[in-house]
Amino acid sequence: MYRTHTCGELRAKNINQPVKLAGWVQRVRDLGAMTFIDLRDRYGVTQLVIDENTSKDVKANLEKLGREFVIQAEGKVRERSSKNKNIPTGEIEIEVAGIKILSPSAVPPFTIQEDTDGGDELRMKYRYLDLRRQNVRKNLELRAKMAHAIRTYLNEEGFIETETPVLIKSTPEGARDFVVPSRMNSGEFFALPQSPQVFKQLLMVAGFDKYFQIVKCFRDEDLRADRQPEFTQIDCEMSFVEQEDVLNAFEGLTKFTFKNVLNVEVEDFPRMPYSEAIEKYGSDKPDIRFDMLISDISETVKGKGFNVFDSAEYVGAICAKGCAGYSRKQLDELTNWVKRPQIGAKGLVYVKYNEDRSFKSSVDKFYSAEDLKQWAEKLDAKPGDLILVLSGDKTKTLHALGELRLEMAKQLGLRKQGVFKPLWVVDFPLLEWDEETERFYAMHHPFTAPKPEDIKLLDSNPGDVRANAYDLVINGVEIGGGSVRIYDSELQSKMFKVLGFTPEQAEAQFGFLMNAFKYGAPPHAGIAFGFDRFVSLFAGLDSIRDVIAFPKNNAGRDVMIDSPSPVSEEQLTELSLRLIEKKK
RNA sequence: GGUGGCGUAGUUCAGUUGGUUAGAAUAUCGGCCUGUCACGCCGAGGGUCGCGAGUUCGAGUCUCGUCGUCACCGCCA
Repeated sequence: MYRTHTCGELRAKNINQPVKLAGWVQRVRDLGAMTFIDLRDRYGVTQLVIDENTSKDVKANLEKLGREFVIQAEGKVRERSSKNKNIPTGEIEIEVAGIKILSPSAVPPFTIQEDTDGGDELRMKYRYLDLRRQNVRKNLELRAKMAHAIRTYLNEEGFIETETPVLIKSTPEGARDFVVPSRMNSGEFFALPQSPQVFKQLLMVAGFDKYFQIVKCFRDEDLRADRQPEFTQIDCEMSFVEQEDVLNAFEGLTKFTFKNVLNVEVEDFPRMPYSEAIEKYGSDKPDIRFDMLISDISETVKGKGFNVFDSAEYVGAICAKGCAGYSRKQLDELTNWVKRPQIGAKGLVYVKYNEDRSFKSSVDKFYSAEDLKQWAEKLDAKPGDLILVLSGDKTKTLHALGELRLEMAKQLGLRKQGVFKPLWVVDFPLLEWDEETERFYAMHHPFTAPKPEDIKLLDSNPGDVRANAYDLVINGVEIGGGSVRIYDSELQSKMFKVLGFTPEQAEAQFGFLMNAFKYGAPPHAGIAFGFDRFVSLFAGLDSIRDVIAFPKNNAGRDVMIDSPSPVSEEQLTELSLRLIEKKK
């Protein structure tokens, strides 16, 4: 037996017990005649003491010890003469009778402690060392705890956990596929699933009724802090349900997870139509921890001779509470901030509603105090507030206002950690027009059902058709999304037609699904949560990398194992592949 | 595909208008130290300033290219 206890469990009640511990050397404090060693494992740190009473053999071993050596120590638990109140094992220490080096360690490239000196790049390369750090491991423990809670809930609700294939078929819709060549079928390829979408629908046709899976999905697109090429979804599908049934089931799951893992009670989730989210928050994933809603003030501001507003399609504003005291410099910085290419506003108009009820704006030349008072009323601004106005193309301006709203909230400390405000965004548009290819694309995916009352618009105004599609948004993060599916092969054919598929193309790509629908498909609907984002939200982190044991970097590389990497000529030949030089 | 930040000791960083031998902290190694727990004190070693080209009498510093990395835009049903 390597150990009788872990390094985190011994307490005063264990005093005088003989124990055996194993772990990593966190630090050696050599005081001359006596030496302290902090021994660390997953569970904590326990102090070992070597002093005048310790045998010579042990002392000889001591000289070889360095940080991160794996050792085994035998001895007796004793009370410390000077206790450490900062750690759970701080009342006791181990009077060492024997030390065995199980495995020596090279000097680690960074210190294994909470406030490590290692940068991101280095820690990623030595991820197995970074994972020894308590704060990193803690994130993965949270992840495991959440997965467990989710499985518990869904099992109790009668969902069947079912695995679906990873080697599937490439389809033209949606994200780029990761592609896998087939040796046995020369010249043909599998694709890795972007999600198990069609399989879960086939499981519904198979009568599984309630399916779920915590499953890896793959998308070959450029990455972000919250996007990895392989990521994990909590994937679900249900039969004989309407949208409300799915929302209620997964609102329940979300509340259960909050309660079980964080012991947080969240209120019932409001439902907000997509159109309202865009108009009031400038985003399809609004952060509703705070208000600062966007107001359309186009009608209020036009016709006073200010050409910028008069010629704009849309003029919108937000009201930043208590910011009337912003300095010229701060306002200039905000102006530059909205003019950055990523935001893309042309400029920023401000109105200070001063404490003495007077107004000071960047457009005083065009608007009287009476005019500005009207703006203030429209925005429900009070003395001391600052009104920020953007104008231009409606879609772009709303987006910019949405970003400005988040930035102001950040400056004002309104995006509070530990406060969770989930909501359902519903009634998404079914289709999205793409300027480049001049065709409609499914906003969610091609199996999403239109709202029954909007089906008649499919031919005349496809862009106005709303879908029975929904997103779960928490604190401005899209946690999950799903839809009611089409289960009628005729409506499905119609969808493919609107999306520009010929019947032959539709048959080749999705024939198996439409075929399946011919044999009695139940009405069904589903949803998928981005598990990595869900965990990072719980952990209070912006990057999902910190909740993944072995993540990829910004460029989609694993810097630890150095992948992707070239393969041999032999492998290529076996797969009937030849490489072509990439043009510079 | 695009925009921007960063790249200097094992590590995290500083390095002035371009100017003598590139610094600090920490880590490492050696010495001293009987109650430390970020131990303390003394000392030592440690640098292709990412790489390449250019400007200059002179480049860590300026310019261009390139590689790496991070953030964002496009993209991600």
